Amino acid sequence: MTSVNYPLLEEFQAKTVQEFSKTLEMFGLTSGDARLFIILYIHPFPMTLDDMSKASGKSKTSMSTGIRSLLEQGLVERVWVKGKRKDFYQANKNLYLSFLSSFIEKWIQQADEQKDNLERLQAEMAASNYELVEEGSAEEADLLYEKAEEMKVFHACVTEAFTKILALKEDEVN
Amino acid sequence: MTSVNYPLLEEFQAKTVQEFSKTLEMFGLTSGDARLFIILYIHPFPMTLDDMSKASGKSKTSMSTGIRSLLEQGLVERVWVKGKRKDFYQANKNLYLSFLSSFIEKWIQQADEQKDNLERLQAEMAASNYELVEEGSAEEADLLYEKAEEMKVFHACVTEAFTKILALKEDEVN
DNA sequence: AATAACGTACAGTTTAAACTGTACACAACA
DNA sequence: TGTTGTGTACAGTTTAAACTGTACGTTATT
Repeated sequence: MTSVNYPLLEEFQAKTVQEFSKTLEMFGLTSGDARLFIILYIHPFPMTLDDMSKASGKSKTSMSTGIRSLLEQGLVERVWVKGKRKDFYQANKNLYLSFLSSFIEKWIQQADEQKDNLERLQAEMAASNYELVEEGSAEEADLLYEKAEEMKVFHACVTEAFTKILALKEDEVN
Repeated sequence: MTSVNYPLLEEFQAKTVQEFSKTLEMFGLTSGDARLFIILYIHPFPMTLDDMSKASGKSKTSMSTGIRSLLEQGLVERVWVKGKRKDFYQANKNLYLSFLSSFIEKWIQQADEQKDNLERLQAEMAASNYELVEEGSAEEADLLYEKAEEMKVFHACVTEAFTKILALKEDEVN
């Protein structure tokens, strides 16, 4: 364990966590998740919930929920250590690839989901055409319909650009 | 003005705002900013603070701070309407370009700023080398130093990928 | 010059997110 | 089978963000 007492080292570690977190927050991580990831990232070997709790000064419950969140985002992995009962976790080594793919994955999932919602909304509007005319808002409703169309194009553009980036980088690795 | 009373249209507008906002939040906008942007985006012509306040059901003060935030991010522009005293605002038409460049701009600025901070931190660590050895944490401090280096690489990678995307799309426009 | 209209600072409030501690379910070990 | 160790659900609390209303400075209009 790294635990004894290294005040100077710990000061530098704290500054590092503080600093790195800002970057990760740009990728949509909450401040808490970002901090937790960094703690794992700068630690030389896998940590348990208790280790993290101690290192972050937060409760073990926080670590549990935080780790789950990071796992779901594919930024952290569980590791088995023989002879130990506790779960160990470590941060993915390749920041670029894991953050980029995590981010892009989230985007695409969100875009897919929204595409359905938008089309459902458009269908609803089309179905209500008669009532909209009655109401005298048909013209503006058409504009709104068109906006949904624009939004779908937006999704397509972003998705295309993102997957292009990802493909580019995965090639580079090979 | 669009204001009279179009309950059905307004219902669709509300749903649209609700739905679109999610997408914008993926680009780091707060829920409030996202909603405000969408309100402007789906409105057929420029709006005043009072218009927005009415459309969103939020206070005028909220609109004022929200609009300022959107202006700073380059997502919205102020428009002059002759004969009117109030300020008018409209959303940038090209979602893709404005959000992408806003996002990337923010990223690059953040990365630049952090590069300085990291180098300052590294310098500090180098300067404290002797004390770190004394403390017995020199080895782990070296690892930490190395992490800062990795983070700088990460910044460089992301910045490169982002600017590439932006360039790609700006070409496409021409 | 006086009045009215407009946008924003600021202090206070509300709302939502993050965090904690206890209590419990489950698995490992004896 | 009982006992201890481990992760997580849940309710309650703390902390931070979003929002509001009043009050004020500024600019346009008369």
